[in-house]
Amino acid sequence: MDIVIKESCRSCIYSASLFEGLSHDELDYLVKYSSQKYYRKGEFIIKEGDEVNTISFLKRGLLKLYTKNPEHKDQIISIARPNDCVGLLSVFSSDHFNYNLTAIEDSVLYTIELSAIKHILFKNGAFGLHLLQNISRAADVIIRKNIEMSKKNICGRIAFCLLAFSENVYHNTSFDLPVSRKEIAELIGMTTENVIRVFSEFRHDGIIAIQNKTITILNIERLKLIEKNG
Amino acid sequence: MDIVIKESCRSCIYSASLFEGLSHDELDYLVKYSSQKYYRKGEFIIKEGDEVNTISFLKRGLLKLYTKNPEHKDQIISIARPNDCVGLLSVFSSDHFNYNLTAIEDSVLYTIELSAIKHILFKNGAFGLHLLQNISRAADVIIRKNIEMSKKNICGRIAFCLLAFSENVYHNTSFDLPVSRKEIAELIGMTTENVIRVFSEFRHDGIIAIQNKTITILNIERLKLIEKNG
DNA sequence: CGCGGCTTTGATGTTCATCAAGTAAAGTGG
DNA sequence: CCACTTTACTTGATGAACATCAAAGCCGCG
Repeated sequence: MDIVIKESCRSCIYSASLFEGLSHDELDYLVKYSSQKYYRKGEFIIKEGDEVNTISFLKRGLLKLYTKNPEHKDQIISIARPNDCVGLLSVFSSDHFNYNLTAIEDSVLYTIELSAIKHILFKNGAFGLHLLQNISRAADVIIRKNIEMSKKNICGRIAFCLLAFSENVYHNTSFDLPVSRKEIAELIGMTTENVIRVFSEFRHDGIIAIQNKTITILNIERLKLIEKNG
Repeated sequence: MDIVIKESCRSCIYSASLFEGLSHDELDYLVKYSSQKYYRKGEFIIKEGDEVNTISFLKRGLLKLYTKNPEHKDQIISIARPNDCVGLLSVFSSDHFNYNLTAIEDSVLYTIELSAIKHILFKNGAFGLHLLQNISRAADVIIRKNIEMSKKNICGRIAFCLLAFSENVYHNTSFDLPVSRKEIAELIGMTTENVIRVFSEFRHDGIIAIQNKTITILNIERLKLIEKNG
């Protein structure tokens, strides 16, 4: 069984864009220090303050990256999709994670010892550049998303969310929301009540259909218009 | 004169924390590909879309990093202080800058050819790690500031700004605002009118004194309270 | 001088948070 | 399996925070 998992890790690391350009020896070295972990929906993966000694990337599933504030209110920073490197930001900036990471769907993570990554990094400058590019891009995406969001009103933000799930995550106009209304509120920085109100409004206007957690986008053009103007 | 500038670059690069741990040979190599530039208040340094082929850091002055949106409204992402590396995010994530950079005070920048940085990076893995840490931290600071800001109301945001200028930039309770009211609005994501209203409110409450661009913080405890609770 | 941009204040309106209250769903212990 | 508790979802009413619009004074600049 262990061998099967290692084989799976191997093919995963071999195919990961992050490790493009590494030699077979280097890749095999990384495989030696990597493992595969399964998480159930709702399970904690990383808690704020945890020590940073691995680098992970998501093979299957969906994760939320978020901070907790004094009054029990979470703030979701980003949602990680398959093939995303997770916690890439904290990895090099601090000894301890600044964020929480929780599975919002059953997920599979590949985890590589940070020491092994650093070992390769010291020997291979091109790999350093590659890591730099990945981290810069990941940060860019988060910062850009924040800027985009802060310009939109609540309708625009929800349209943005729905389109992101539909187009970037599920590749389908109909999908099961992996998050609660409350979590959507935490993601877009509004209250749960208003998220629900806008959902209802979109439903009344025939833009989406809602059946519990299942959302179907009926009028994608209008939704895109709302995202753009809102 | 050229030699004087090069000498100045030299001491600057030698003392920059970003280049800690490099050998004298490596440092001298960087100096060879570096130059010093002066910018007057209001001058453009980088425009969105410019090609990325240098890495710069601020020796003296103050810069604003911002995006432009369709309707002429700018959004300030961060303000760079002396010793900050500027545009560190775009440098590795893209061939072209995603942001604009303008001097908001007379400024001096040291600029190093990106090719020279990469040359060192390929040979020295420890330098790669160092760069990774710097970029991660820079991104962390911006993301964290965004999160902090989004939780605050307008009074809290302005208190935050005033305290940041006082404590982190000018190290004095009295200072000349380097930015217009409009730019503060762009920085905190509110309207110019409301920024002015809060300034007036703070003045009426004896928290600050205003004389054109000169701000004096009279009651720092209350300002800190407003920043915390607002 | 006059124009445009920055600053200031007031009046008005919109957007969104908060509070309240009720229904539905999901987990918990006997 | 059922009563019980908790959590998620939904809608309405109210109020606070903030944007928008309008008008006027100020300042620098061609």
